[in-house]
Amino acid sequence: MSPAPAPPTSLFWFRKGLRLHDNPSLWAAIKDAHACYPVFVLDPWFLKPERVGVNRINFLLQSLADLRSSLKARGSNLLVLRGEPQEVLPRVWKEWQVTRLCFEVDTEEYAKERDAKIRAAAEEDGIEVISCVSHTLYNTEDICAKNGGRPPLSYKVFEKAMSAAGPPAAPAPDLPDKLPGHDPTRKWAADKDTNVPSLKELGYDEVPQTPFKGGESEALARLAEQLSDKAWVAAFEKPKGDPAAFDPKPATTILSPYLKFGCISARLFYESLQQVYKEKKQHTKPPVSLLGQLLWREFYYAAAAHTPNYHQKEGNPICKQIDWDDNAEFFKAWEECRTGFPWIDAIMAQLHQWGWMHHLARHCVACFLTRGDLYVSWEKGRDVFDRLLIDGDAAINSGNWMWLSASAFFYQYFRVYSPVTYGKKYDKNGDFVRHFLPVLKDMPAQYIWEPWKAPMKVQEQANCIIGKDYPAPIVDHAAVSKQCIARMKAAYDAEKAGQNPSASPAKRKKGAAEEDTPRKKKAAAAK
DNA sequence: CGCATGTTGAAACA
DNA sequence: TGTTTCAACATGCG
Repeated sequence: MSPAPAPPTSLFWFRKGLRLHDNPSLWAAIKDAHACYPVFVLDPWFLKPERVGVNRINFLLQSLADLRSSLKARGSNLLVLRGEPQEVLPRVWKEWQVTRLCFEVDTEEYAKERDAKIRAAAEEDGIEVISCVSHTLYNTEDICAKNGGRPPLSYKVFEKAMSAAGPPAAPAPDLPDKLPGHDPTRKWAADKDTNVPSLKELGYDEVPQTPFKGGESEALARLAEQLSDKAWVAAFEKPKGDPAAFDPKPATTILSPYLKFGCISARLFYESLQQVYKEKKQHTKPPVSLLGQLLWREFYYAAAAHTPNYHQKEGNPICKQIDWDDNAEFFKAWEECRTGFPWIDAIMAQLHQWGWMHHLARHCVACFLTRGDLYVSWEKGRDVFDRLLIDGDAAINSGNWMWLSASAFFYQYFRVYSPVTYGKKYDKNGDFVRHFLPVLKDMPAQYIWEPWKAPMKVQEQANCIIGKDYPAPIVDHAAVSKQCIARMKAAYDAEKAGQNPSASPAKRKKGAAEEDTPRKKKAAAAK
């Protein structure tokens, strides 16, 4: 036997997973370690104002600051390095004589490529690499394996794969109070500046307006607070939530941005929910329950990680090839809260200001931009959400956009959200609109959902002339939604025909000879 | 093949 | 408040 190896010097690379709790990769880094260097790399690939809005960047910086102070409290530190990971990491691992590199598994496209390169370079330098799954409840590969090697494309199938995979792993135990520090013979930093940067340093001039603050401490407090109302947790049903609720608080937990950055662990959330459900025997169930929301996240992560070209229409096997219009004016109006529909524009204003909207509100604006009214590609809307949302998460965002545009997962394209009545149903008085579109604050409730119908005298009294202070509607919803549905039908038919013309001749024959549709038969039978 | 189902529609009815 | 219909889809199961 060879003599016992020298205790390792570890480099721990934070990316997502900006937390100390439930962090198995960090456990691997500190195990028997002589020294451990936790770093975060400010990758210029991400950090561009045109790619990431100020609210999310600010959320990230707050999360880093919180992480840094938690690490310091345990005798460690967080070194925030500047540059491309492929360049920065090898430099510091040489400088610090690192023998072990640890990071959390990330299934995003860019991350997979980046991590493969880093892993190869590290192994080339004789460094041991350890990478654990802790961003999701499951390893997405396990879910696919339980579904014959393919990602589940419906919730039912996903549920089956999940139950075949068994319950998710328990959260990793809490870390020791004292973590290995730096090598005592050398300084913490190889770089001069390892502080959390300011927004200005990253090129952001805007002031973040989101009311939500990043960080693990904030996340744990929010989780505890949200789950303390056990009756509310047990009764939670997403489709029944109020998308217009915002004061004093929205209808959901707002844990999504914390899950996105890994400030909160999905497994801790899962475990905490199970505790509430154990106590409250009568509770809602997935997919609509609070637990269901967490499972949808897994659903999209599995689909994204194992579908080629998932983030685009072209070459994406699960995405319907729909002939979207390239209408730059419509798209700009939608993005800039100028559609003339207060419900749509107020939601988009909330996106700009808060970086967050209720899930159902996202449905409304996504449907409006794509199959409902403007017939603009979901990819365009996805990019806007991706930039502005504080919880912008690639897998979930693209997935939901495909869902809402009836490009994948969901196909009932004739179910179109009304940009007038949908919001009114929840917010009779229009308080949501008044708050996010102050130009309409004095518009009477009778007209606030359709201000173009207000008589000129009312517009004058409200200090809001339609067409001058606030735009007239850019489309006639009743007319364009009909056209959109017809185009969707044509796109579906074209796809069906192109896909496999001889797939089922019997079906084809029957369709041609249609006298009464199955639905009519059913209705007749019911009578 | 036939049928039920699909996290979250709207409008027109009763 | 619930049911039916509307431009009626896709998918999975037996």
